[in-house]
Amino acid sequence: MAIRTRFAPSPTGYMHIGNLRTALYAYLVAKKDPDGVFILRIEDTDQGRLVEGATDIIYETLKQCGLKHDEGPDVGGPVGPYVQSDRVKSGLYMKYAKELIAKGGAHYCFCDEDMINAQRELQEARGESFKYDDPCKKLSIEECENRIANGEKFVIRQTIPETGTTSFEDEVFGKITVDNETLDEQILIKSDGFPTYNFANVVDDHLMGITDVVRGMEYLSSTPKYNLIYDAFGWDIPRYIHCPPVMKDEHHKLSKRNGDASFQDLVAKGYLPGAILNYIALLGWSPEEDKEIFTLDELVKAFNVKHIGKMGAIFDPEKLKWINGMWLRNMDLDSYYNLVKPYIDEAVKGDFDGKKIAAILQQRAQTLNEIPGMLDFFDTFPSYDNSLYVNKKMKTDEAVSLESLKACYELLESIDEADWNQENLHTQLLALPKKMGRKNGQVLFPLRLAITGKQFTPGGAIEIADILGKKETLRRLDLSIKQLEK
RNA sequence: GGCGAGUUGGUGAAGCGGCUUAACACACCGCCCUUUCACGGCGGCAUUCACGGGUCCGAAUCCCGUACUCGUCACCA
Repeated sequence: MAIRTRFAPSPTGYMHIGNLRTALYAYLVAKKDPDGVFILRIEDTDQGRLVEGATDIIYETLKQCGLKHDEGPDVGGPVGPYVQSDRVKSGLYMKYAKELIAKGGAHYCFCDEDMINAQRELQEARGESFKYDDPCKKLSIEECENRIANGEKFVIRQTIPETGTTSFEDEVFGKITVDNETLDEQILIKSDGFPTYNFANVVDDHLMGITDVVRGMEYLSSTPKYNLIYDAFGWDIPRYIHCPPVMKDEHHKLSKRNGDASFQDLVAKGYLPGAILNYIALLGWSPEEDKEIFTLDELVKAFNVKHIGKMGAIFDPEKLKWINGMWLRNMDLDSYYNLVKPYIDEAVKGDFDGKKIAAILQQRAQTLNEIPGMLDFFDTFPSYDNSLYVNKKMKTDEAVSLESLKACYELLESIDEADWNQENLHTQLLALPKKMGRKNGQVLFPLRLAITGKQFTPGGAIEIADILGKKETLRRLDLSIKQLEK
């Protein structure tokens, strides 16, 4: 049987990293099977938490990431509708809830909240954990139906066996067993007629033929309750893959409330969707081969549920940066230029060859957003301090630098505008230190500084002189020599 | 508090009873290369796997206990 997985977010705002990783894993589990199907289902049964536009963010994010769903609200499919509120309209959950009542897996409850809260406070005051002992369990179905016919408000609760244990096998955590008496009789259908997540989820997963349930491990403790529902219906229990959380630090999950980065924040900060996906795949999962840079397709091939870890993984922006840098460097120059052109244009208004700038940038920039700041010296020649010429490693000081710069000026001035290209500059400039009896660094390091005014630049003196052009290079060089002579 | 789960360097992690004097990667620190930074190359960075017992010829790996962390106990998902 082909594997079917689903990503079932509730549209409550932005897509956070932990969620996205769950979607990724669900996708990978499905696509590992050539016939596997990845489904998007929107869980909007909590009408109070709906956020405008949230579903669009979900579609957009999945699209940017290449996590293409085979079935979903926007693309349709054989087991729709794919939005839970649409499913509610068909009366489907109520129908199944009644069936469950008939099978003994659930019961009507007419208790009001005050009563329940009173009981809760009592139990908590006694230091016990709260477990609602529902008097309505004793009511006969006929009596319940009469009361409902009379317009009484009701909910439907799950009926849990008082004794025994329930176990299940999780692909990540192994076998888990709990005593039934610790399970509470959760509400399945709310008084507004909507199903709770707990119920809708089970019914939908079954109706949609989900074979592998991939979700966060916060559901680990409620899974036995879901299994009791599957059993009461006589349905097959899916395979479970509970994923540990993505953490901000040792104690806190990444969360929207703390203002932690969402997928779109990261994209806005200059990270590539593919690199983000690559990185989060590695948070909680490790490949068998000794490799860390993966495209989505490569992840599909390499992915293996057995290598999902059990511990929450701390999100490390540094490593993301490194991976993003690797992605950037792995691009061919044309695509790279295409990608970074807007960032170059933002910083460089002057008439310089953007593609040459891209070429020197590619080996250095790790994120797109740091690009403009790296290029500011092209348009405006910054003021800088002569002390920068003193560099122990390069064996330079102000005197050596001045001598070098003068020699450079003389040489560069003699080069014809038509011969001003990187190759020629390279041959000519590299001959200079030899002639002067200096090390390359003693000549080229001051030169780079003299024409950029910056300690660090993308690219060396030759590449930058080439891009700046003869006129501008000589102008800056002249200014720097004068500054040094003072 | 009950129940469930987890605990290998600053971080992600490999490891599944002997091949581990604990891979690999990020970060960090040296060195080399080099026209700077970066890239690339080389080396350093856990005598030790939360702690305490036990099993075993042998344990990070199995068992028990303790500690700590997380999750859950909603008409939220």
